Parts: sequence; structure tokens; C-alpha cells
Amino acid sequence: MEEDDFSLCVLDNARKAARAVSRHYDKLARRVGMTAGQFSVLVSIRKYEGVTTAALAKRLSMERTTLVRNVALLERKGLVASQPVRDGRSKQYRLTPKGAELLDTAVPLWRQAQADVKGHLGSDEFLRAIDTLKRLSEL
Amino acid sequence: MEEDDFSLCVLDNARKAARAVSRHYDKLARRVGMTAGQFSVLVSIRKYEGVTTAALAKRLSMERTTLVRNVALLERKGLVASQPVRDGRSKQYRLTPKGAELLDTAVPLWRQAQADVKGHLGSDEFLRAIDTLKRLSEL
DNA sequence: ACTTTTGATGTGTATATGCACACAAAGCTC
DNA sequence: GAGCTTTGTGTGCATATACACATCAAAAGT
Repeated sequence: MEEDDFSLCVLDNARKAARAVSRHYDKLARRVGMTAGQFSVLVSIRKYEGVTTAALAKRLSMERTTLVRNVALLERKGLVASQPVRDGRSKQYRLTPKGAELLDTAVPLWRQAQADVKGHLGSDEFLRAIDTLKRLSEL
Repeated sequence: MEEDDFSLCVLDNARKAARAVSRHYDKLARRVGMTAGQFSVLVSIRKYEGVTTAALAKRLSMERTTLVRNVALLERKGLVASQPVRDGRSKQYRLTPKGAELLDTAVPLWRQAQADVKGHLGSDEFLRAIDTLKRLSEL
């Protein structure tokens, strides 16, 4: 009979890791007036220009309703614009010029954050870590 | 010059993983009327009975003010009781009988969740994953 | 003894997350 | 075309997270 070892709790460790990583990326993102999560959404909207809410949520593996509010926030900030689709139900998102400009400013900060993590883990461990995280995401 | 590959973004992957893991543990925790995060806090309060807010936050690597609200919630639910320390500044937390009982009910569900993850990753990868997450937490 | 500094706690505000639910438009069936 | 199902969207509520700030008491310095 094994003992319960809560130090091996996947939940605790996953959340701790996400908090630590978020703090680090947030610190940099706030220099340009946004959060790290907002940066991620902007990147995806740029990449999949014209994407609709549900499709974007799927791309980002985010709960759709979470994304709705995140994007609404970006619209209020004038970084993203939406346009109803002929369909009548859907909306398409694209970056505003302001959003595109801000994103360009932010990308070097993202590179910095990535480099910091790579420096902390080492290049090999870095790739393994990404792979592990992806595996956990499939849970 | 490397291309920016946002699929290797540590932030996205760490958050996605934490969301997936949280959803899984939450699903089980809700069967006994709590969230997975609340379970974690209860476990720590049981282990470090009489612990104060700041010390508990450190143990859990959580932002102190986040923990304040989490614990306040557990107090409202009658699972945790607090007691001012002679000192006058600090508060000590302990489980109520109701909290202890609920925790006992929840532990098998936690074991189940851990087993699910281990089944998904395999035993070796499981330990490596925990290790990777711990390394990321030190960031 | 008085002042300053430190330590422990809590609140205000903003963001993020997800479940349950509601609403609306398309498409399907008859 | 009326009714049912599916699909896309948004809201209400509860919880979680964190930075900035406020409070208050103990400890330290003078």
C-alpha cells in the first residue's frame, strides 16, 4: 500500500508552474500595457485573421466563454475589431492597426521571456518540457 | 535568424496544461462539493496544522492575497477555522471536523485523478513531468 | 518614551477561468 | 412550413490570480 504523497500532486505542480510562468511573462507584457494572456490571443488573431470565436477558442484550447470576455476586453482597448459574418451568427476578428503595432512591440519581449526559460531549463530540457506540457494538455 | 514559433510558447503550453489538469481534478472534486484548489489548501492545512496565512502561502507557492480569499471561502463553508495568535498579528488555521471528514472523502478521488494522469502519461513520463513542472515553478 | 521600520494581514481593482444556462440562426424531418 | 436538433454566441454566477495599497501591531533604533 503506497502512501499518499501530495508533493507529487499533478494539480499543485501544474498550477504552480503555470503561475510562475505567467508571472514571468506578465512582467514583460505589462511593459507594453497588456497581459501575457492578451498577447497570446493577439498572436492567434493575427495568425488566423478573420477567425470566429469558437474556432479561435479551439485553436487556443480555451474555454469559449473565457475567450469571449478576453476578446471583448481587447476590443475595448482598441486592439481588435470584429465584424459580423453574413451567416448572422458568427463574428470575425482581426487586429486593428493599433493592435498590430502593439504586437510588433511585444514580440521581442516574448522572445526574451522564451530565452529566459530556455536559460533556466537548458535547451534539451526546454524541448522536453514543452512536450510534457503538450501531453498534459491532452488529458 | 530563427523564426518565431509560437507553438513553442511556454506560457501557452503551461497554461493549457494547467487548465486541462485543473478541469480533470475539478470534475472529481465537485462530486464532494469543492474545487480542486480548495482540496489542495485543505491538505496543506491538515499537514501543517496551526499554520499562519503567510507561512501557508509560502508552502503552497501561492500569492498570499489569493490564499487569503481562498481560505476565507473555506471558513465560510465551515471547513476551516481560524484562531488569532497571542502575537496579535497572525492567525492560525486548522481543519474543522467537517473539513477533516470532507477531506477523507476526497482523498480517494484525488488518488483516482493521479492514477488517471499516470495512465495517460505512463509511469516514467509521469515522474519526469512532475520534475519538469517543479523546475518551471522555480522560474 | 518616541519614532521608524518591519512584518502580517486584509481590501480594491482588474483579469482569467469554467459551468450552467439562455438565445438565436441554420439545417433537418415530416 | 411547423417542430426538432444542431451550432454559434453571449450572460450569470462562482472561483482563482495578482498587483497596489491600506492597516495595524510588534520590533528595533535613537
